Amino acid sequence: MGRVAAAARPLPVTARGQRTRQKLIDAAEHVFGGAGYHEAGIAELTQCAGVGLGTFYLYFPDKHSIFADLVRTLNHRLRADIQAAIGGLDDRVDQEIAGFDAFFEFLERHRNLYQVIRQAESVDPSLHRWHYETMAKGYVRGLRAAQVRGQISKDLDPEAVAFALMGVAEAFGMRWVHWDKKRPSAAARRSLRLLIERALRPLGSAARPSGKKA
Amino acid sequence: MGRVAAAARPLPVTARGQRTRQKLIDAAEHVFGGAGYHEAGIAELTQCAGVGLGTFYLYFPDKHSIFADLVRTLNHRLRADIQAAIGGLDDRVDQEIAGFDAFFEFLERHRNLYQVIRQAESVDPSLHRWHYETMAKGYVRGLRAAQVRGQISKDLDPEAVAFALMGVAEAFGMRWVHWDKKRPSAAARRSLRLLIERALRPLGSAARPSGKKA
DNA sequence: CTGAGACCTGATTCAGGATTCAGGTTGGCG
DNA sequence: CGCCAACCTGAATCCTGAATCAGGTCTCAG
Repeated sequence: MGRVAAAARPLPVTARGQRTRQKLIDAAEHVFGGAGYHEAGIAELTQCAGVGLGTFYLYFPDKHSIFADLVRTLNHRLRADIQAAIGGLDDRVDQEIAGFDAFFEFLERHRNLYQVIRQAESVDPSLHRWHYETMAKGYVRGLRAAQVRGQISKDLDPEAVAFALMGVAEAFGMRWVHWDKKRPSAAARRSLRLLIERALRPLGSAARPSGKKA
Repeated sequence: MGRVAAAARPLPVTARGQRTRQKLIDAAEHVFGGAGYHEAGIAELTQCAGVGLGTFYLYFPDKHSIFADLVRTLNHRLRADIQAAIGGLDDRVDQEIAGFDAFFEFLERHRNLYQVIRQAESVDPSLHRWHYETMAKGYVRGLRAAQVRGQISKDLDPEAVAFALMGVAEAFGMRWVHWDKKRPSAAARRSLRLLIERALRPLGSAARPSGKKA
């Protein structure tokens, strides 16, 4: 939707070129994350990367292009982090908590950077939507599997639950990580667990079906 | 935080002036909502309002100023709508559902407009934060009162619940109102009610303590 | 050593857009 | 009427910043 892709630049062949391209991407993280897409300039970006202005256009056809790259990169890293945190856990509620913690940690580590994804809403709506659809897809799969296993209530629509939980994560991230510059308070985290536990667990099932993992 | 207020313009004295100022604000709703803050130009805005370009600067010192006005206006309207929808309901869970519905209806009616608040995050972070803090404050008050009345579980931190629910509302608004251009599906709304009911209701209390109000 | 790629550079171009200003127009009151 | 304050106007100004381009500089295979 809405954006004619400018001619992509060929990837660099030599090690030097690859290093330079990477420096630009790293600078983009820093600069777009800090100042915002519209406020940040190419000059600022190349200066931060320690290369000449014109060099930018050897690797990216335009400003929008490197931004899109960044969003995709972020999306992958975030999903990888969450997957890693979840792996090995067998109970879905435990997985949720672990996933939330991984999300908060990601936010902390990439504080500025996560703003990039938010900015995508006005810079490139289709990219923004792609991010959330991607996140949601994996989420829904996990929830459905947990329903089959009887770990979460079967009368809930997985997609609704996925979006609800993503919304909670974003709101908590904004309130605690962004505003307070720290992980959610103990009180907030306790409430979070209670909310998730009660909302998802099948009625009448014990709080934690298995004390240990499977 | 970050932004030296340009000299404010005096409010118009005559009816004609007041009308013109209003036309500009209405146009701002339309233009900023549609194209986005950075993409929209003053010329576009004044054209939409049907006034000369220079007229803009009689009423607002700069572009940022009318944007801030808009965010504040939106915030008030949204809270008023939700308050109106909630009034008369005595059970907090019923209030939540009604509040969500009011929010979705607001989003639908001011589809573009709500994007304005999202944009505030990059245009003026302090304004964005003010919006959410304002919303949260009223929310927390209502939740605390409901805890006293025994309608929602006392072991939940009201602020955590407030942000969690605001997050869910935003996510649902994005997924259904924004993307699908319609209110959340029946399945989504059913799940939403279940989630809220189970998450907030004190353990062991009936699904709906009072069949009717108070 | 050496030449052909591959890579780098930053002053310059140029379009877009916020803001100004020098001069109209309007409407109501004495 | 006659006049003044309050309003209105849009071409011109001025600045910002994305994108270009006419040359360099590196580096390694032969």
